[in-house]
Parts: sequence; structure tokens; C-alpha cells
Amino acid sequence: MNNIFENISEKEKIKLLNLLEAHETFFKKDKDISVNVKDMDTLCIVESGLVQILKTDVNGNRTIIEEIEENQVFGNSIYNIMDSDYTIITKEDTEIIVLDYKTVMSKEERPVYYNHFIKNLLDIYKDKIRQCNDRITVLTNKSIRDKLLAYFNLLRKGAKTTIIYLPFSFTDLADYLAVNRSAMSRELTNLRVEGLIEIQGRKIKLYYDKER
Amino acid sequence: MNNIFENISEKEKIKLLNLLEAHETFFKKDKDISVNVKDMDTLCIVESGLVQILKTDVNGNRTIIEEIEENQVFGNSIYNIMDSDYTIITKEDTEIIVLDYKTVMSKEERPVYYNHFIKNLLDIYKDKIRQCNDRITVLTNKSIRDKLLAYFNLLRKGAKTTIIYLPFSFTDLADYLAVNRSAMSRELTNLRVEGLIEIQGRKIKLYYDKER
DNA sequence: TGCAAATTGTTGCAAGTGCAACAAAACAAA
DNA sequence: TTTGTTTTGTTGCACTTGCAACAATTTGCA
Repeated sequence: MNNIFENISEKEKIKLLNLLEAHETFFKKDKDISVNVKDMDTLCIVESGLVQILKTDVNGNRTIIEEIEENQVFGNSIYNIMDSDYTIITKEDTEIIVLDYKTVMSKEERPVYYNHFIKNLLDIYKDKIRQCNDRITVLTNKSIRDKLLAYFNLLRKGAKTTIIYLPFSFTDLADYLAVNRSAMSRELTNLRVEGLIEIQGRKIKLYYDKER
Repeated sequence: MNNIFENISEKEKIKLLNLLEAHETFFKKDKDISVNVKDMDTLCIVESGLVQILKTDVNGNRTIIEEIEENQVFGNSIYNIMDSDYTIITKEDTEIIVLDYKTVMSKEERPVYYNHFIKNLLDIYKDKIRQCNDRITVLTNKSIRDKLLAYFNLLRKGAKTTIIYLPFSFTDLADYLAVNRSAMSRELTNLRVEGLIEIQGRKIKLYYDKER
């Protein structure tokens, strides 16, 4: 994952934040910070800590849209987080740098570190596009089985390894795949019985070929 | 949809393309241009015409991933189109500007029009992220009915209008929603019979509240 | 204009999935 | 450790969906 301050020294970072008219804010763990970042065309950088973007659907179910880690960005300039069904909360004590997107883009003065910043921002956007496309690739499979296999293939992408580690719980995986948890559990059992996979907690061994 | 040459005059555009070491190429309609754009970290601009990015799945079914129109971009810098299951074809006579992403980003000289270009590129990336997120929002609904309603709501987003126009055929819509076409057709009939919608070709009238 | 191709609507059937409910297991906190 | 909470596995049942096959309609092209 690309870092918004890649190739920018600590000294340059201070100058950069000054140039971009940044406001730093601290938040305690488990705070709803929606109001602080929703009201304009913001670009927010997580300087330290962890932020979650949640969505509440019509039935009241909250799902995690995304987790934003250190040196990653979020904000209205990317998501439609203005929508009232989105909530932004801190999962740890968190330090956030709030920028105004228009201000950032309209700077006349563009030192080298500014250019690095913009390049990093582009790379982060590309990461997000790739992530979204990956998820779409998984979601466009019609059956739970195919979704699972597509997802497992993503995790072992490139690597020849047949061992993968789920980055979250099975409950969350069902959410990510947009399927019923117990139906997914049933399908995992089927895959296990058929000898295609072996499950040990979040560690899964794959016994099938990539092109399946 | 943002335009890669927004706020850039014709004169500036010529200078810009020169600065970025652009190569222009013409292609006839219905040509597979995969080989021409896959081999490096490219950023391709469709100067005129229309390009489709297709994906062939394990069963040999081809689906349209995206259509790239005039003044829009595609390339390895965004998609993993290197993967052999992706194909890029022209749907009309098409003029493409091929840039090397690294060259573009490492320019020392940065005239105003270059900065506009980068800002436009960022805006285009944001558009893509929004598009992807919209599709994910639709795809994460579990039933065909909910997918349809979520999609219709997207189309009437903001607008109070209860009349929407599908941007593609029902066959393609089924593809977009990742559901079986005839099952979708059945569900559309249900919605029609229940009086929630009215269908006239690609024009659909909605008779239900937004928050449904 | 007329023909071929593509799109749409419909249906029966089998298979897959969502849902609810519950027990077992794993995890976390006191 | 004990206790309470969350996650996981399982199952029956109803309902949804995918699939295949076909007719009707629309579209596009020669």
C-alpha cells in the first residue's frame, strides 16, 4: 500500500503541511468524527491511529466499508461520505490532518515535495481503484462457492503459495462477499469435504489449481 | 464525467503532449489493441473514438468491464490489464495517445497546463473510485430485487424524478448486477405487477419512495 | 425493404441461498 | 480461573435463483 508521505522527509513534511494549510486534530479512541470531516471538500490524512468508514443500510445493519491506516487518506474528495448513512469513527487514538482539496490543488508554489505529495496521492487513488476492482471481480461471481474461490485466488495472487491467511473473521468475510454467513459456512464445509481446502482458523490451505 | 484536457487550450495541449513525450496512434474500428498498450506502465488517452475493456472468464464468457470514451483514460497504471484475460478493443475508429506513466510523473518542468493535466487525472481517478463504489453498493445487495432497486436509486440519485433511462440493454444490466438474465426479467415482471415500476423499453417509471 | 441476429419475456425444474434457531467453540475481560 | 460475549458450525425449511429451452419482439444491416 502506498504512503502519502513517500519520498518526503520529515523536514519537507512540515513545510508541506504548512504550504497546504493543514489542520491537525487529535481524537480519542472510538469517537464518531463524522461531523469534523463531512462538511466540505476535505482530504483527510491519518497521521497515526486507525479510522473506520461504516455504512448503515436501510435495515440498520452497520458494515465496514473501509479501514484507513496510518499515512492513508479518506474524505469527501473520494467518497460520498456526506451521505448521512456513512459514519466515520476512530478505532484507536488518532491524529488526523485535514486539508481542503481545493486549496491543495490551487497552490501556485510547487516545490519538489509538493510534487511528490501529488504523485503519492495519485498512487493511493490507483490502489483504491485496484482494491475496488478486486472486490467487484469477486462479487460478480454468482454462487457462494465461486465467490469464495475467486477471493482465495486474490489472496494468493502472484504467489505460488497454497496457504493463505484471511485478513478478517469469517463473519466479516461473509459481509465482504455479500452472502449469508451460515450459507457461506455450509459452502466452506462442502469445499473442505471435497478436499479442495483445509481450514485452521484463519489459515487456509488450497488444494486446487489456480485456474479453477 | 471529468475530461483529461479540462482547462487546457488547444495550443497548450500540443505543448503538453510534446512535453510528456506522447505517441499518437490510430486504430480502425473493431481492432484488438491489447498488444499495443499492455507491455508497459502506460497511461492511454482516448483522443477520439471508443474503446472497450473486456474480460473473459474461465468459462469463456466475455463481459464488458468498461467503456472508455473521448478524453477519458485507461492503462496499466490503473487496471491490471496485463492479465491475459483482459482484452482491449476499439468500437469505432479510434485515436489513442499513449504516455509512459513514469515519464509523465518524473517531469522536472511543470508549466501551468501540466498542473491542470495532473489535477484532471486525479479527478478522473476519483470518478472511477465513485463508479466502483456505486457498483459495489449495488452488488452487495443479496436479492435480485434489492439489486434492481438499489441500481434504480443510483440512476435517480439527487434528482426527484421518478423517470429513469437505462444506459444499456437489460441483458447488459443483468451482467452489471451479476445475476441471471431470465431471473432478473422475472423479478422485473414482479415489480411491474406489484405496481412499483412501469417499463417502456429502457425508460422506467418508479412508483416507490427513495427510502425503500 | 426484408432477412438474420440479438434482445426480451416466460416457464418448469433443480439447485442454491437466506433465514432463524441453536449448540459448540473461541475469545476477552474481570 | 470464571463469566459473559462473540464467532463459528450445523440444520430444516421456504423461497429465490440459475439454467435451459422456446416464442415473441426488436434491432441492425445488406
